[in-house]
Amino acid sequence: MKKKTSSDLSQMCKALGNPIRMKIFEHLKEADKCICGEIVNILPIAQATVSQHLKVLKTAGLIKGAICGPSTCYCINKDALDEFKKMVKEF
Amino acid sequence: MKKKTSSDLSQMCKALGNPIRMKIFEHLKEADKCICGEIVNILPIAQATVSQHLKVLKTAGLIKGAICGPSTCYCINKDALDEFKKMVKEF
DNA sequence: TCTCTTTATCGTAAATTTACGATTAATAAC
DNA sequence: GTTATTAATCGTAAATTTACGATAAAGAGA
Repeated sequence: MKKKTSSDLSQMCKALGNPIRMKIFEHLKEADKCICGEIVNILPIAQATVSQHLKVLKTAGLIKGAICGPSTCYCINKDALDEFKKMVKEF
Repeated sequence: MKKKTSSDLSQMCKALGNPIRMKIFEHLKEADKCICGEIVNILPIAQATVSQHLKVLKTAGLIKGAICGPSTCYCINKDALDEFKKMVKEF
């Protein structure tokens, strides 16, 4: 894994700096893993928007998505979360 | 001090989720304290924009500003930083 | 007082983000 | 095959953010 920089930290912060994405991440953290549709159900926003937010979290490296039949199964990227915590700790 | 919520964490993340603001905060952390003009000098952006970013950091509670003669002296809010670290640790 | 310095705020343009419905793509079930 | 389900992507509108120059406000020093 590539060494993370202050810029990576900023990007992760930005991804979590949106209340909807924070909720998604927290749900994923508690649910261990779940499909996109489940997230759509617990949030008051459209499916397209949820997909967009998931993409942002994925691009930031914070979550992983695996195609699973017709649906996509998302889970947090534990390594990235640990790295995030480590960076903030040393911040 | 009021109990911080997941929403406060999101707001702090958002404030640090901009590379310029991240730089400002890091500078303030190392410099202990400095006036606005010094920050303007080390960044490639206009004074008005720096002032705007400082306001965002201040609103998020991450920094404090004290009027000091004709200038304003900024410093990090150590309590808020500690609280931020604590929240991320327990995240 | 007048002038200079410093920084906040105003007004605004451009870029980005957020949100949506519609559509597409891909699999599952029949 | 057809149909239903699920999620990504497209196109786009609205909101927000970021940036700037100009101006205002407030203190320092002559």
